[in-house]
Amino acid sequence: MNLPPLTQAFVLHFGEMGSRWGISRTVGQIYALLFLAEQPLNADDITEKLGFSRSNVSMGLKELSSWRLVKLQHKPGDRREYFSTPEDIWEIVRILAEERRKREIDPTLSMLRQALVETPATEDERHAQARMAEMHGLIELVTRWSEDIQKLETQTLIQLLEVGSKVQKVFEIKDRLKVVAGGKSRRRAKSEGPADV
Amino acid sequence: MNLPPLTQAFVLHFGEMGSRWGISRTVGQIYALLFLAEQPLNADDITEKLGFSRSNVSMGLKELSSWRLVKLQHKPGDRREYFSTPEDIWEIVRILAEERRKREIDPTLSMLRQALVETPATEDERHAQARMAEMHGLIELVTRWSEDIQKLETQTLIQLLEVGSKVQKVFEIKDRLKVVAGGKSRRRAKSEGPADV
DNA sequence: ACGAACTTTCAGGAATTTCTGAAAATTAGG
DNA sequence: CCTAATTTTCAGAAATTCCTGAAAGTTCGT
Repeated sequence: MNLPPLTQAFVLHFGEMGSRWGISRTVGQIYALLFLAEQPLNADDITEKLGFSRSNVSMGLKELSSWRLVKLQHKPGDRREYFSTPEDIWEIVRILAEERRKREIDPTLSMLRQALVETPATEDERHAQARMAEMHGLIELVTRWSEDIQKLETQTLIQLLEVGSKVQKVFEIKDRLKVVAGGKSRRRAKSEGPADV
Repeated sequence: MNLPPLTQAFVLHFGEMGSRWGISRTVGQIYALLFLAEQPLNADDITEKLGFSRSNVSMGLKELSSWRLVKLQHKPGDRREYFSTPEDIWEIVRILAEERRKREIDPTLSMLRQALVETPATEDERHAQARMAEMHGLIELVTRWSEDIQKLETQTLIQLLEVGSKVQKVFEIKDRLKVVAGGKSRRRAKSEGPADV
């Protein structure tokens, strides 16, 4: 490996992190390197800097492309392919969220939906189905929220994250106003117990 | 494997999903089984239902305990240990988020902080460091938001997720009011370009 | 349509992770 | 303390995943 120290620490760290996720150490390192690079890199640059085989780099880039995590571009007068990551780091988060939804959430939801239309044969299966219904509701809720949030511009999203749960206050005030005004006040759910999601 | 069909589909699915994440197929299956079970199960129950070795179940339960994903309890007059998952599925999400933060986010943040106090030797390293600063900012923002949100009661959290990005409207209205009133209107950041996170 | 430059594929070896059975350790009750 | 029930550990077998070199494939300029 042939990298300046700061870069090297980062690359190694994301290699390890990668292998905790579904991706291999190599793929993690390639991505980390591209993320830090000011200029797009070609496969030979990567091979040279990270010190594994050319074919491994090729496979890694292919996997990263399938995740839409790298952009491919060409330089005039150079036949080689150059790779880079999106400039806007929030864009990266968006892409990751979308791809994970496609690969993990959607299949899970469809498995759950399938299970929910079956008729449970025993008391055990009845309970299992109820549990799956809870999980289905949770996933749907979170997924909808996240799709919704993804549409926001980066700046708006940041604003929203910054206020965090303080938004809660707004609801409290809103509800109080409605009550005072004597309008159809929406009952605030307060009960504990299992969520009826 | 010795399970009713609905349960089996779910267990197999989470086995596969588990192996896409950092956990092994077996651990995923054990957790899925416990999640669906109405009553706490002991290690022999699990061995019998899933059909792998007793020692593997023991290791799996140990790993799940280290993630705080299973609760251990005892039945009177029975020496064996019984395992279950939290009733409230949102509690599970909270625990998962906390543990992942501890294992993945915190080490990453400390690596990044370390890198950010170094003095870059070259232009490349300067750029790499700037990229790391961006990532650091993003992670901090998201982590703070998520810690903040985790403190809410389950019901309030669900409410918040349900409104999703519609909250944005509240800000727009608030800002407009301030402008109309001629008060110190907080400038709404609108610029594109790299986020100064 | 040929050859050079570059990229991809893929069989199989290397490395890592997962799983098992046997043995050791722990614990509760007598 | 001893014993039997139960859980844990761990060395190595089995399975899986990762990586490489060699060969095949693609593409562009001439």
